[in-house]
Amino acid sequence: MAERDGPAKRGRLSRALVLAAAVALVDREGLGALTMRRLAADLGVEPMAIYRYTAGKEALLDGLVEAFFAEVNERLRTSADQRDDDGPAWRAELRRIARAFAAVVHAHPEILPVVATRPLTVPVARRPAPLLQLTEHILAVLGRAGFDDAATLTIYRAFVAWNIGRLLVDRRQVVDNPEEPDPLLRLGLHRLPAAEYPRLRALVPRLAEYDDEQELITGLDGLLRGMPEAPLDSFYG
Amino acid sequence: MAERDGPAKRGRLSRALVLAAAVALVDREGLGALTMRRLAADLGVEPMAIYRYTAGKEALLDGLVEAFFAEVNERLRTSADQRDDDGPAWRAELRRIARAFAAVVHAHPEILPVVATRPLTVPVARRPAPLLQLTEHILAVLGRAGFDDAATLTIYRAFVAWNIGRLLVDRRQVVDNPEEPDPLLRLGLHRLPAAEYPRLRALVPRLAEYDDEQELITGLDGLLRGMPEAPLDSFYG
DNA sequence: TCGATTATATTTACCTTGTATACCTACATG
DNA sequence: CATGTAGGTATACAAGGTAAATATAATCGA
Repeated sequence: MAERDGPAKRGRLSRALVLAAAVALVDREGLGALTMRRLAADLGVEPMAIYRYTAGKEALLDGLVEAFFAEVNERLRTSADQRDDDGPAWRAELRRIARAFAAVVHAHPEILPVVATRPLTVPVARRPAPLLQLTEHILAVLGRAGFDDAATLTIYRAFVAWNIGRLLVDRRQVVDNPEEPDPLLRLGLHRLPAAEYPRLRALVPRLAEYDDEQELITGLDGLLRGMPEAPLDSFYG
Repeated sequence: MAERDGPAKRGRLSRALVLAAAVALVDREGLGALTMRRLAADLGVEPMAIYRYTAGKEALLDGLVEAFFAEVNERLRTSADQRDDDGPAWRAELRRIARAFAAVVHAHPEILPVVATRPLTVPVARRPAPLLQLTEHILAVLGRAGFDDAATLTIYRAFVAWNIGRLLVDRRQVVDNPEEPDPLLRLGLHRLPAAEYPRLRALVPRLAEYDDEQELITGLDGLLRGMPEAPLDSFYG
């Protein structure tokens, strides 16, 4: 099989193609659908062909992360950003990064769990290059703003934590039965004993009524204002 | 096989036993080791026996989450908490919860990825009871503090996001070669081209030198100070 | 007390998935 | 034109999840 499409039998694949197909597959059908066989079929190729471009399934997941951050970087490079000069420049830049990150998550929501959990268990030095580049950029921004090493790292960790946590929380809850007009029933709330969970029952219907970006940025600003001060900030702030 | 241990062949298992064994297994050998067959072996039972207490592998993972939050609740119930009366009571209580959460994560670090990603894709109403109880508790605390519904939910989301993100980030990076005395080599930094990642190279060796709890609590306070004000706060705060 | 019922665990078997290994083949290069 | 090799295929197996049928201990009605 797999005789269609590419005229040549050779050179059909490439790492970029494989990763793109993987991302597309995950976008369309979720992480669960990402199997070597399925991916191969999408590429019009036998399963083992993929192994020439990625060491295995694990490595393929790391490839998703790579593709993800490549897209974040790309977006940062091209986003002429709406003017946003509240506070010092470094904070504006972190906001810009947070927005880019969020935008890519919204473009590929299914990948988020991988992005959130996988890189953190991988030694820094072997994380995908695009992630390293982004990290370098953030550290450089903070360094230029005048923070010393300890402060830079503290802010960096807080920034990453907030973004990841925030985006995980933003994954709106899947709804039991989208058809049901009554929100109580639609959310499956009849299963929540009202006696035990009064506040929850009252609030859940409104849990999804909020502005992601608003809360992302507001929270980020709040968080960062609580961080150590940069020596130069008082002049520019 | 499986003739040892329990004298009776009947009633060896229970949901609690199964979950406890699953948690123990994951603690010892990581999520990857959690297979139905392995878990069955640990329990001295044939694989299919487990299916009477959990609907399948997915449900088993939800069971991990359930066990996790049961432990958080337990800890909250019994922790006579070190005096901690900075700011309003509701903030002190959120700090207490954050600490309990962090403590349980440290007790079961391998479970965190599951806790961080799984509940968020499950409809609220079918999340495990211990998680619902904790949620109810948080919402109640905020309600009693005088926040209206919108503010309560905003603070709730920020609180959850911060905790999850923070704890994910706290998973220290696995080290390439723990034996190596030179930190540069130990972290595999020789693989980081110094020209491209100057700041990263300089800072990575110190990336793990920080106090988790310190940053967790400090950040939380900063974050919450940026949140909407409760009407009554001015009286108590 | 004894047989029927039922809760509990086992047996068997099947399908999906990841991947090792050996192989084939088009192509560039000497 | 021979030939080495990168790129893709064929085959096969082990590990894992789980459906379905089966065996068996515990419980209970008579």
